[in-house]
Amino acid sequence: MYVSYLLDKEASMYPSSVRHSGLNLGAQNFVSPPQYPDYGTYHVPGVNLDSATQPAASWHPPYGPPREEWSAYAPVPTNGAHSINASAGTLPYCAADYNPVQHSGGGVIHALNTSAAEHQAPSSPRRSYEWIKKTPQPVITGPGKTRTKDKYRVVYTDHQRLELEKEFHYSRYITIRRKAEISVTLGLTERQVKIWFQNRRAKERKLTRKKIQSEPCSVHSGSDGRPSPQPALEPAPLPHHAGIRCPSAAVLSALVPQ
DNA sequence: TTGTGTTTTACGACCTCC
DNA sequence: GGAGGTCGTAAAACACAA
Repeated sequence: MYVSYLLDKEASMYPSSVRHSGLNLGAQNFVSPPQYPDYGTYHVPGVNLDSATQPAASWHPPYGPPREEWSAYAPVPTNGAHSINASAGTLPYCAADYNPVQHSGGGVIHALNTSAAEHQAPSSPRRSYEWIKKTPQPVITGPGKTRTKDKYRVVYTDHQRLELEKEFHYSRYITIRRKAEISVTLGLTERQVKIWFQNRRAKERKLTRKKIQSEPCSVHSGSDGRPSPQPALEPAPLPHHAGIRCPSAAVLSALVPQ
């Protein structure tokens, strides 16, 4: 389901051929949903969630279903040894090496080896091997390197974006732990992952504002005259899991559309 | 081919929290 | 003080109409 969610969503988000709207990101490219045991230990200051965990359950529309549904796209890899072509280097990977404890949320692990193959079957002949050129390299802004002089912006691969989207879909705030894992498996720096999430949240807020503007009627009345449930346009409850700082109440109040 | 608008990375400023 | 949050913005990458 989630892939279709992404494709539906990303069809507009990544409509270009570079973004491979026709890319074969089919079910076979995705793996079992991560278990995310670390997400079960969210901490909400002032609220004891130790007894009432709300990991994926806290995720509600419009952000779609939790990751459990990704299992539909998660066949077990059949070949034992994989090479994690995470764009920024090849990391040898063997299924036997995979440690579910180490990679507690490792939804990205298995799929990595598929990225190259995905991109090798471009729907658009004119970009047959563009994925090679678009291999993301960590931006090293050394001394004297300016934004205008040198290429300072890399384009993430579809696979990287998809995995980041999946992670974002699960939780809009990434834990330090998951950030470290993802940065390794996707060949990005932790800073890049962090900034990607920041930008992604900004994008979502922007879309939310757009939505609200296009739906000026704040009270949706049903046929019985009672207000119908509001679509959850406002940000989902902030996860206060360990390692994540959340904006203050003042900041949040400014974020929530009036 | 080119001009234009949109999206995507990346950063700086500023703020809050620990 | 450091880390990470938002906001605003720069600039590359891209789509698409003319």
